[in-house]
Amino acid sequence: MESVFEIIAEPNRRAILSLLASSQQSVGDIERQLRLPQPAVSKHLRVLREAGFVESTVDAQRRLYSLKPGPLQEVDAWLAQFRRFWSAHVDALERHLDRMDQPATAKRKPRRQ
Amino acid sequence: MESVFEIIAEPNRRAILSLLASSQQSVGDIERQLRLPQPAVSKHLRVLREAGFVESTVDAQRRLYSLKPGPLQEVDAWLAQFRRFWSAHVDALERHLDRMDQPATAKRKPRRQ
DNA sequence: CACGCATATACCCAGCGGAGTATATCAAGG
DNA sequence: CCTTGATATACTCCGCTGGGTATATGCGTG
Repeated sequence: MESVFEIIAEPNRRAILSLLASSQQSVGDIERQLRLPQPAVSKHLRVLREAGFVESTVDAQRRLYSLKPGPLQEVDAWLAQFRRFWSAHVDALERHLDRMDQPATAKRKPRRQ
Repeated sequence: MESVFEIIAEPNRRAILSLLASSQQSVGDIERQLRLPQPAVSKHLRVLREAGFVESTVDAQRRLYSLKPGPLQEVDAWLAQFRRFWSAHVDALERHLDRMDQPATAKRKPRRQ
């Protein structure tokens, strides 16, 4: 379970990360939204925490989990070697992703090599 | 093995993709560069091919494998939801580092929310 | 201080995936 | 055709990981 790729291979863990992308959540919140048994949630969170994907702050009996950017950036960095390749093949989708990538107010500016 | 994430979770498959990012390769080429038994290479290539990561063209007895962009773009698209997040947190990281820079300025009380 | 809620941990079990080995396919060339 | 080289497939085995269940820990409250 060393690599970040193995960690995001698990669908429930990806779901947890997506939940946390909007805002921080307690274990109970995640448990309810994903309809996953609480020990499973805790176990996934432990994996994510130890890999640096998330961190927790204590709020009385609850633990609030929030995202940490590092490991996901690592994935992004690995993907970089392929961007050149696929932009040569499918320009339209690339532009599409760029648009989703940027807030509406941002001006168009090449962000990838 | 449905999802693209499970497929790139395997280190040797990522290595194969990286090799193909530079140029197309035969099975034997990959086998030699990765020092992996040939059946293992063929099996990984089969997985990658069926998931649309690669395609093969016939060159006499050899099969030349080359990259296809689709699935990797899918990963990129999933990552998109976090880009906004981690660029926003560069600031937080800087503030954090700034604090750690300063020589022990008394103990910090735990923050409340 | 005892109880209850929120979370973490321990343990077992079943399924899957990757390596290894052996074998099949198929093309080129003598 | 028969052989050799290149690749694919079949099959077994083993380890790891995720879910389920039970239990521990920890904190706030009456």
